[in-house]
Amino acid sequence: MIEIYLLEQLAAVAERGTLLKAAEALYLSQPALSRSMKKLETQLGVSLFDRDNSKITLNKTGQYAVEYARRILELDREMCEGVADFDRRQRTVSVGACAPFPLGELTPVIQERFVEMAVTTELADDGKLLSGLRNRVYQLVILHEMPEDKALFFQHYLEEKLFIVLPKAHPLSGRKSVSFDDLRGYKVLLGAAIGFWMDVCRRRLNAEDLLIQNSMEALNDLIEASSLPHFISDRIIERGFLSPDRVTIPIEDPDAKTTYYIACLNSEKKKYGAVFSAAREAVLRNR
Amino acid sequence: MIEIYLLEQLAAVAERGTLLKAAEALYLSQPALSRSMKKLETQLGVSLFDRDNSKITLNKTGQYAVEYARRILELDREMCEGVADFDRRQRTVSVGACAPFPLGELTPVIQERFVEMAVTTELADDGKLLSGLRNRVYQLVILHEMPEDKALFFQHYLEEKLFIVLPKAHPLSGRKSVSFDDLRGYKVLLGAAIGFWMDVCRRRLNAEDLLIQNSMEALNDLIEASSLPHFISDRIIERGFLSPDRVTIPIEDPDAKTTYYIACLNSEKKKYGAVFSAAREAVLRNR
DNA sequence: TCGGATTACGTGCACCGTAATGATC
DNA sequence: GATCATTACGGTGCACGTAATCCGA
Repeated sequence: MIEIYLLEQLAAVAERGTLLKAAEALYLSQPALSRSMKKLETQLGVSLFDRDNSKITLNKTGQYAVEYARRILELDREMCEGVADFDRRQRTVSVGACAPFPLGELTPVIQERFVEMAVTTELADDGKLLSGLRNRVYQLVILHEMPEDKALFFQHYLEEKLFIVLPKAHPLSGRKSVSFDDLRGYKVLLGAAIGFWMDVCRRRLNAEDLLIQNSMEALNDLIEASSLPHFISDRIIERGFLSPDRVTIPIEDPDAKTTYYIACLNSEKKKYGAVFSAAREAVLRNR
Repeated sequence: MIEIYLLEQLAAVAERGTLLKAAEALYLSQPALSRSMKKLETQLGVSLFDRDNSKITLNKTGQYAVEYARRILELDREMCEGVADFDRRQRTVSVGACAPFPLGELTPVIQERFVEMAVTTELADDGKLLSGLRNRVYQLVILHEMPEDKALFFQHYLEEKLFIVLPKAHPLSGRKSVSFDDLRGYKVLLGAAIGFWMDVCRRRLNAEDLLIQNSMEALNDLIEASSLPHFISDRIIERGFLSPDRVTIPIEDPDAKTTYYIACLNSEKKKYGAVFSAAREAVLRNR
């Protein structure tokens, strides 16, 4: 068998043209390279170079061998990275979600069950979540629609309902409830990382009225400092996030209410089943 | 970079299940293998085995690594054989022909021009010859029809004409010429290695009348010992192979006369051009 | 007690570098 | 006298083997 180091040296010689240049690149002496190339030739039982006593050049067979060498080296490199990557993936649970709230709820539940593992989380749309699940990019996903794929195991997770927070002086502040159509024409503050809610807002409101903030801090500062409306959900309200000098009004459209589902591959149901039930229990406990 | 010997050892461990068995198979001590596997793990930066203090088993990552190892080893093996094979092909000229006579003529011409190379010859039908030329199985071929492929370079080589040799007592022995139809019903001796002539005989004569001899000696012995008809060609007659106590009669069908062409790839015209003209010259000189 | 893995230690070979030589421009 | 390959010789790292230890059936 031909060892990798010989192939590396061959590839270097092929790339640099001379033993000297290749030796420099490999931090090796010319004699060492010279010997290696000879060794390679004896091991393969062929001559790879035309030797002109002061110049070696790859012959046809040599060029052919270099192609193999490159392929083997590439595969070897790929192995080093691939195995490390695989190992890392073995030790991480990737969770994708269509919205931040249920993701925030689920993460600690997972971390609790898989103490020794890393948990990575990501927001994405339902299409990417589903394909990611199939490609093993995600092990668990949170969707806002029931998946129809028979290869997936899923479970109802929780509901979330959207409210609008208005200053008391706002024209709509007296209403028992409002619709997205009522809100049209009013500027509204919202964060960028709100998952599929962004699609709802874009669909139901005017694009130019959406004051999207990339950072959570900027958003909170603006909410504090301005009298602009912003959204909030029942789940956040339950946590006690209510400002006393504003009114919080439910949004009546069906769009403003959603149901989340947790899903994983059927084949991994056994592994993540405990997470599913623990997640449900956590929801009930936190009420 | 991971060296091949480590991958070989990994593959052996994967195959045999224990270090001990693998070590025996590799003619190596267990400690050596134990160290190698540890080394592999440190080099890859992952653990490949579950160590149960008295038993090691590949973990998921280990199994994944083994897949890579097998692929790399396979490629390495393939290189060893592939390069040697390529080298051999560099040093051989393969000639395919549809008939033995022109092949016998051409071979010495090639050998003369490519002294340091091996010449291998083979009989095959025109279809195989043409595909073999494209696949580099043959460098030169002798056809009995003009090739239409534009990627091929070809040249008229020589003609060959078939005669029938009959004992003087044969009913047809008085004829100036005969046709295949005249010969139908008479047994006839012929060699197996006559290329496309065999197709002609099968097409124009009855299968049960063809007494095909695999060895040239058997054929000659039978010709000597029997009074059965056999074929001969003008080219052989020119060489003086005529038996005094038999009559040699030309076969009048167009099928009994053929024209041979030498062909090679256009891209190798330069390399074999000299062979083409030398072959023609040799034909003229031998008249 | 045996099968199987690991640790400890000494050894030899294979690969390396330095120096010298050869060859070509 | 550059540039580049090869030969000769001496050094060393590292992969190996032997011996000893540990652990579980």
